[in-house]
Amino acid sequence: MEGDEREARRQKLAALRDSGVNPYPNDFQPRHTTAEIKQLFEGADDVALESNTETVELAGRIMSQRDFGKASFLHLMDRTGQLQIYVKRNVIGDDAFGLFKQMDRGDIIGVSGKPFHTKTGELTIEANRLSLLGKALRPLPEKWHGLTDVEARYRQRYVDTLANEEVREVFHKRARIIQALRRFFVERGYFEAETPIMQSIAGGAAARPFVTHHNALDMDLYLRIAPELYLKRLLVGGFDRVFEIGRVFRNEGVSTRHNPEFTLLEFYQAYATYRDLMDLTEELFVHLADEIVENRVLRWEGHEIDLRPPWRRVSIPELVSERLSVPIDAVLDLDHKALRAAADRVGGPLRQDYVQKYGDAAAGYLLLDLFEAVAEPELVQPTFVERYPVAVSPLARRNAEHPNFVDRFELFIGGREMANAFSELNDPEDQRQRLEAQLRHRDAGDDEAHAMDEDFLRALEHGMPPAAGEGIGVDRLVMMLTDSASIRDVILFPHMRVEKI
RNA sequence: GAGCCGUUAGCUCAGACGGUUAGAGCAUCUGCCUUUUAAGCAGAGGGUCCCGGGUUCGAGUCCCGGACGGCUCACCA
Repeated sequence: MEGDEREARRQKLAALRDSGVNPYPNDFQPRHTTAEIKQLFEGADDVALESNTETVELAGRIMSQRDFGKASFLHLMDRTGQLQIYVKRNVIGDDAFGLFKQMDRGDIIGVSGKPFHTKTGELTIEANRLSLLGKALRPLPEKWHGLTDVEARYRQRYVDTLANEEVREVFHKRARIIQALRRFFVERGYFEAETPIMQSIAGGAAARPFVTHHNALDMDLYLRIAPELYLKRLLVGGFDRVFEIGRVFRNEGVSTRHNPEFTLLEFYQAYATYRDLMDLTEELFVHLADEIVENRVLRWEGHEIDLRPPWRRVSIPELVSERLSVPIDAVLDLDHKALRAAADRVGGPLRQDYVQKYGDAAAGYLLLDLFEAVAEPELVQPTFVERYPVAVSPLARRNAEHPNFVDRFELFIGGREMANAFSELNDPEDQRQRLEAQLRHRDAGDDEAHAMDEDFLRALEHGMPPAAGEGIGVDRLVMMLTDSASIRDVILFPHMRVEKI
């Protein structure tokens, strides 16, 4: 048994076709958007509208309808908003009104007519011609509650964005954020690059990749987990400032903070250090807040986030030493026994055997996990966390003073990692040793350890300028700037299991 | 991957203890209605109660299994 509504609409469609009307023509060109019409006439007084002889022509979807038998009000939505249309039988004629009766909420129509104000003062177009441009066979969701079922909203985003204006606004903001990012870097002399998404070695991050296959070449390829190694090749190649905004893919779990494919911004600047990037990052976030939210203090998930610089800068050894009462020297020496004792006090997953998994690099991994367990969730206000263990940062420059650590920071806002940056390692021999260490971790069972990339090492041997680089998760940035709780609310078509339709 | 919660008309939601024929609003259909805006009035139709088993005289409701979703955790350096 079919749904009543679809059957009724199919019958109207058939009736239209029978009477020689094409229900899906493409012969109407709107000359105005609803926003343009409002701008032209909203302030005009009734006398001026009365003497106005110009007709406007607009097109859009019928979002609501109030029917009076021989007249009808409806709201038409186009890309710029909604405008009320008034249809009167004695104006458009009996035949046209008969066709109009076959139209429904959800249909796409073209209208030409004259603006006027209703009794309640709403700018309205009195239609003198009206044509169907696309018959909808399925009904729109309820006008009052819209579409709230989250599964339906994600799977049928086209209905979500039709029915829910706030959702459209979030994605408009997302587009503006990406445009602002691009402008920010282009204005500062960065070259915008497009590097391979299909890679034969998935490097630049610690993550498991998706695998695909090239038939003609009969070779497996990976979807990239980061553009890093290609952007650094461009530093070697003479592009001193380079950035890329693009999709990366990580074969991991799905959550409110993780989508298997997400958008990453990476940028690299020669002759700069990670410290320079702290300043640049503050500048960038303030710029985005000004442009998108028009306020440097944001609401995000009930927190007030104060983006006004300077932001707090702390180091991992400091935080862990303080929270877990481990002497700072023991932390800086990566004293495995002291860190192990602290980890046992914290308990939970930290009880696992790091030595078996990471060998002599165990203390570095353990320290990072300690930091994440005790300090990360508390970092609500923007905080630069620096001084990462060298073992967990195979592509970062060693700190001159503390060679167990690298010149790296991560930015945390709202308890989430928002950015990751470091001074780049440009010593090809050190880089080779670090990647070899990663291979040992891989052999020991760490399937997220970094892969060897001989061409990348060859590039470094040509000489890479000293540089600093940073990656920013664009989806999380959009979440923050739109006060969204789930990454699925800022990705148009988030990943879902297959649905039986 | 684990725990908790959810899935009832196109949409938004009710359905005590297991008890006749599963309800409401919007939407749809019919009639009336030419300044309404959650238009109004009168009437009508619309259900694989997510799927499959089971218990029971009887299951939307209880039990088991599964699908999909949400949240939390794990994973995500």
